[in-house]
Amino acid sequence: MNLSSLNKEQQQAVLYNEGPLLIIAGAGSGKTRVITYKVAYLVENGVSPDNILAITFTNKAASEMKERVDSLLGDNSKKIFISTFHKFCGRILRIFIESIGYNRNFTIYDTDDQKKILNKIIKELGYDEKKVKARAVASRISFCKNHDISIDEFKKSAKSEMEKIYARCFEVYDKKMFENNALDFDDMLLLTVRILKENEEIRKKISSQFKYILVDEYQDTNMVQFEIIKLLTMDGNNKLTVVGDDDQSIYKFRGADIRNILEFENVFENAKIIKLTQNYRSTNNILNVANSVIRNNQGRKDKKLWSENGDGAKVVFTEYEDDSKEAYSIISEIKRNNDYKNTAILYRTNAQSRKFEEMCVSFSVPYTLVGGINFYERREIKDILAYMHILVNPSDTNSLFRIINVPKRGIGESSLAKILEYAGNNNLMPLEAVFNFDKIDLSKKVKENLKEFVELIIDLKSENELDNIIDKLLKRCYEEFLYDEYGDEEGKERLENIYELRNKAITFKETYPENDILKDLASNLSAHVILEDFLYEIALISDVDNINENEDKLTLMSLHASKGLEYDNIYLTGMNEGLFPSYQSISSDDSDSEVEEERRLCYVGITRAKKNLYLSSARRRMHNGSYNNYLISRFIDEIDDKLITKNVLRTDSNFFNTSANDSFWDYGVRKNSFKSKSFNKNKFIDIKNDFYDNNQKTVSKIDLKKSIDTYKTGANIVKATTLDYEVGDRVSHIKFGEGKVIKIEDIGRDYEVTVDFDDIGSKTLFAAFAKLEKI
DNA sequence: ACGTGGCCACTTTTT
DNA sequence: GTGGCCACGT
Repeated sequence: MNLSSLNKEQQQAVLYNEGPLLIIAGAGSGKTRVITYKVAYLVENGVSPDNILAITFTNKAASEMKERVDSLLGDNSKKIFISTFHKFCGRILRIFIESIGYNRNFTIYDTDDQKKILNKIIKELGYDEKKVKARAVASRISFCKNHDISIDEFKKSAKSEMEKIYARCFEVYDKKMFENNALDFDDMLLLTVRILKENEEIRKKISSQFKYILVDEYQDTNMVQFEIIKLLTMDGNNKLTVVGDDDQSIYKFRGADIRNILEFENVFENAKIIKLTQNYRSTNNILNVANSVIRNNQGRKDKKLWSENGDGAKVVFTEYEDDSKEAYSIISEIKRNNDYKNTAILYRTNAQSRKFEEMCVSFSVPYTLVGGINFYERREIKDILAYMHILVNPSDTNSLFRIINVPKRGIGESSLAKILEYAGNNNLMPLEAVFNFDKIDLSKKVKENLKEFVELIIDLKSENELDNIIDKLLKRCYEEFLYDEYGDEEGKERLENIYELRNKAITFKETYPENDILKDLASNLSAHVILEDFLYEIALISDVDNINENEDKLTLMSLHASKGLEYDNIYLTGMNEGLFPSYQSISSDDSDSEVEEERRLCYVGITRAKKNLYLSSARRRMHNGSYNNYLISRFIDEIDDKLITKNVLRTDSNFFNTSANDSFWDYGVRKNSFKSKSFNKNKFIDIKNDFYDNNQKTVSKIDLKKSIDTYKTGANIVKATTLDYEVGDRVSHIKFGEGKVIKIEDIGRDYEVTVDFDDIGSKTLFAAFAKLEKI
């Protein structure tokens, strides 16, 4: 294998084979390249592909790695087990979970299902739902599971009344999950540890299968994942390589423990550490900005990224008056530059995507939204999946209750109670009780409907092809239900979603069975094995998995989702105190360390950019229907002024409060921040450069087009009566540098100016936006 | 049983 | 601005 395309450190990382290896890989330092080469190198030097386990953070990263290994090795790559932690654990559980008393056909519950169950529990236990929040309980449960704290331990440590309530909910929750034969995401990891711990034979089997283990994004592993790695490598016969960057640890809220990477060398004896600091992704201007932000963090492994890519364009920061202008300006610029595929807009919270989406629609800019409402969280999709779940897991009462009355079968609370009572008295699962509807005291109509339901389930169960199950379900009742429920337009839309699911099912069927060494270890899988595997696949799909970089579309996503990705042009938006860093982090008891996590997130965002980085903030932002004021993010202040072009609003303009009552959102949340003056509506319309009028506090979806027209025709952009440059003049632009005007066209609301820039060539700009200056 | 209107809380980040 | 939940009417 030719390693000459790798630098010295990268080569060293590929070749090192003595013991545990930690590769500290800065952003863009080619770590995926190193892992891929390492895997390929191992295989070329006689390691059997099915002895290699590579763990990535997302399915997308896994399939990318598969592709790259494939291009180096060809068919040999198929046998390498490349997957996410959860998928890997899913596989193990699928085969070995019966050793700890669960059924092999378990269902994976997502956060939504989890919340539903918890709300039910809170009600059942007689607590006030307003005081005991399902969210809070869920996060406490997750915390315990991620830190390997058992219910008993939690109970003992619970001091306050609230803690005791949480503990009680936790207990009932786990019992319910067990009854449903269901696991949540955290269970998947935790139960894997349990199996490995309690069953030496199984542990040995798996650990001797995977002689080489590679873990990517190691900085975001939690304690339980760490435990899994340790259990699999404790015999000393396994070669472990982990790759990570402590500066990119951004999942503490999910239990990720940065100490896993910081203390790697203490835990794994004789560990070797190799640092990769040469960056191949970004320009030096971008890297310097990244470095100047991240150096404000304490307790990190010191390193400084550098590159040979030249300085490149200067990083630009722009402050806008409000979030609408931020979105308008950015989307119109993206439209002009017409390079959607290589451009991404990043933000701290998913709620911020909305404004950008609306602008994209208005400007006809094609976009992909990552995250937010997941495809698989849509109601119709969840319904179809619930039907599929009860086919393979009859204990899955949560899914049964979801669809027993969808479509409407006249089965309400009282009928359900009777069914449950019957089930309890006869020691049956609720689904079994439904099958015995004839023996239950129910009205004639309900019995008839249940008969139909039972026949439907039996019919679906007899069907082996994934797509046929969906087709049958649609035909027998669900399609009609969609149109009845949502009307022609929305019904069709939702039906389309189901067809998309059907397509995924077909693709899954066609690529099945994939080579899977763990499956070989299994002896007798059930008849519905494809359906089961399909459902596991779907449960573990994440948002970023759906990004398709071949489409010429602008990408909108949260900073978290952007990890591991790269784009030529990055718009890092919403750089405001209280938003980024978040209010929660600033006001937390542990503010210092939480702000450090936010700073790492900022670092991740900055280092996504290859060529151009645009940072932006807004003075006023819409929050829950009213405006709040914000200060510029501290992260902007941390950037060395020499590294960045700042376009900041005049400090005296436009700083007032439109919110009726003071909430924490009202002051830009930097400590000791000022309180803003109260808002005077009449004053509002006097302000130029604003496209709201006094009757229109917010821009609704419907009014948006009109607003933009108003905006274009004069409420905001002021078309110059004359331009102070003409064709042939030399002009300068804040971002593109100097160039020569080659064309000026009057398009009514503004002038379109074409400039041949010295550095980047010809570009057409709106005069009112470009603010060109004659030199 | 089921639809509807009004009230409320809500926004970090995700496998 | 929005979705979830409750009370009430059919």
